[in-house]
Amino acid sequence: MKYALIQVSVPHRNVDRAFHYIIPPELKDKLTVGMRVYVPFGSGNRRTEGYVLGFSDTSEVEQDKLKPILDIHEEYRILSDKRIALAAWMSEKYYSTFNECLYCIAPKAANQKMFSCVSLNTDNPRLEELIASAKKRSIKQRSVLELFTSDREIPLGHIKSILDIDNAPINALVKKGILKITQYRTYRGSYNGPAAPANSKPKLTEEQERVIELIQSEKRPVLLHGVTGSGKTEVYLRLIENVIKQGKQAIVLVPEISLTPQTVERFVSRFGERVSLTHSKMTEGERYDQWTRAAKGEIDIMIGPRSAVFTPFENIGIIIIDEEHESSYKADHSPRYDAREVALKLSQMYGAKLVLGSATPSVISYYKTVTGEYALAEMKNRVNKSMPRIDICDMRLELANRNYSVFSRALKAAIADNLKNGKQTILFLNRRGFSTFVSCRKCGYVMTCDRCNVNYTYHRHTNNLVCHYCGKSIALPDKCPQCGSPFIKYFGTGTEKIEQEVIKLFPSARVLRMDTDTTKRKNSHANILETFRSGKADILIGTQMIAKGLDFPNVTLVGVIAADLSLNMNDYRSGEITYNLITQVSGRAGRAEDDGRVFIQTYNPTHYSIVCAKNNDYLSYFKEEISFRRIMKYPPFSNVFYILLTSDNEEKTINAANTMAAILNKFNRSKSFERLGPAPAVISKINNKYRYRIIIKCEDEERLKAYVLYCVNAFSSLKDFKKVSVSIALNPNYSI
DNA sequence: AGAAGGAAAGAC
DNA sequence: TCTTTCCTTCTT
Repeated sequence: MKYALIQVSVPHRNVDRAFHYIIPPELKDKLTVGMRVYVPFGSGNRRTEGYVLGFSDTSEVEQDKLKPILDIHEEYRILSDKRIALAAWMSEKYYSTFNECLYCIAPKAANQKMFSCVSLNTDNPRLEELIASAKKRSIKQRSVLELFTSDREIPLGHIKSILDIDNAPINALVKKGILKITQYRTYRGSYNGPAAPANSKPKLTEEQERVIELIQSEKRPVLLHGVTGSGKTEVYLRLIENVIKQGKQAIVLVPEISLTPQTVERFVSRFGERVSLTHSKMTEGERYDQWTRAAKGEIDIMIGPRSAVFTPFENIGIIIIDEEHESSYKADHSPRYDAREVALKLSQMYGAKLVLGSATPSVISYYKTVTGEYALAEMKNRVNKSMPRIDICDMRLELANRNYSVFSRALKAAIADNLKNGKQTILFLNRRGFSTFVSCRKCGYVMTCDRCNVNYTYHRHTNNLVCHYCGKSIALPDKCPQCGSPFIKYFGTGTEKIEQEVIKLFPSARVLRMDTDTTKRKNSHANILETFRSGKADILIGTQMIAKGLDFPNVTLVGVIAADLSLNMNDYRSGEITYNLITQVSGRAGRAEDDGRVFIQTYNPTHYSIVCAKNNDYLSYFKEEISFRRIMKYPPFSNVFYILLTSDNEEKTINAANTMAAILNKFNRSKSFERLGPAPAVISKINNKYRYRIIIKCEDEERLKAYVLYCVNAFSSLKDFKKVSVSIALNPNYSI
């Protein structure tokens, strides 16, 4: 073959295709499909990374345009045929460029990190003799040599730190031919936590055994619906064990938040060094190294968030997605892939098992068990435990009884009780800061961010007004900027306010607060949790980040301060999000011997999400939710495409949105696409950019995609709106 | 993306 | 007529 088809790694639609390159003679035997190469690209012949996608004997391109490949990047193949097919599928499914998809599948190559090991140069026939001279002459060289036996190899760094010496004595010994230095590749980011304790496997419950049996005999993907604390992790471990026995590999996806040392240790103690993990805080080099270990077959199990679904195992036996309802499995940047869908695709390509586990399955996934696309496995009991008792606090009654505090009488009494008994309490409120809006008592002026259409949140700790959208922060004014009145009032409650109230009501309690504001510094996250775990605090107040995954045996009380926050989000998923949050946060209570209690404060005590969460009745909740979705034509019964138009000029943005609507109208002759809007986005201005949105609904995902992409393209070719940016998202996590 | 070439608009 | 800026085209 004379030519190679090279996909250049340039992130632009215009060049998102294969280009012909001449194969130089020295690469003829080495080059294979899927290899990473360097090619000269563009008029400046910039050295550009690319992938070999195929070969050809002929080329339509004029001869004088063809250039030869410069060299190959690694000596081995980076992309298997299946991975190339996966990239093609993703680029079609998620309307993103092939390059963006390749970038997910193969991380950017980083330099290899090497380290030096020192050993005796046993090839030297005069070794003994040389050692004896050297030992006499130099004290330092002697101390170095005393570390060595004939077959011992010691890292250079170790010698230096043990003996507290410089390079010089070692280099001198190398020069004399006594020692030799060998370079080894080290893998950055390998797990080096506590050594794996010999872990005896717990005896499985009847329920666990039944579920494992079911999953292994089932051909379809399995949705594992198990209540919090029912022992899903042990099920995963057993399934993986069986897969490893067959010489296959396993991928475990977890939300970033549950990538705690606890979870990882559990896997490491069962499987040892064959486990690796990735997470978002890893550097490029660490990620590349762990990816390489997987590609080389040095590990069998990868644990990580969404991106870990692309671990380059070529013999995948099982993919497990824990907490499958989590929104973080959906990417919020292009390619906007859904790790659950990618996992399903991979499981089909590799003949691997797919298991989705959750205590609160997403409506979409559970519905698939109704249609028969997925099999359902259920675990209804906590291991050796009963579920916590949940009480609903009707905050309307509290008001009627002149209780204006943020705590209902029942919750307040329970906290006092818990403190007396030396037990720990978790208070959950999904809003940080002190108060959500600040206004003048005299003229009613509300402090708002001048860059965004958003009220400032008051942060008492810093005495600042902070915009939670653009991050702008200003000092709290001492008088009203409009009328000059000194009387300023704070409305709405955030975690800071709860902290203040708790300290006021229970002065002896030791209180911790955990939200974005208290976890900005490195390790502060782990430090707060460790303080709480060790019993140095009685009450933990926090946002989302304390709702999930935490396992503290001494926590027996959980309070949900305002369940209505998520309920009143004005989003079709609000019911689902509320049910999930309440169930998850309730699951933090009573995980050890003592029974747990949960109080849910709400002004909507009869809402199905709250009532079903209280009764731990997923099925009733699901029935309500799915009938609402069916009537309102929301997913899974239709697909929702969001089109967001932004620019720094409001009038221009409105014009653009109206023009877009007209185009959408024009190509909707069959009337099969339902349009909502244009309308201002939920936050109509962020960072001085005006935002308008249009929503398009249709049952058929493929047709909807084709239609919207066609219309957006037509819009983008208009010269009048060059400065208006358009972003589109299919079934996104959050409404815009 | 990034560079090059060309048309349109501005400077004297 | 020369310079600057914007816009389109092209990359093998």
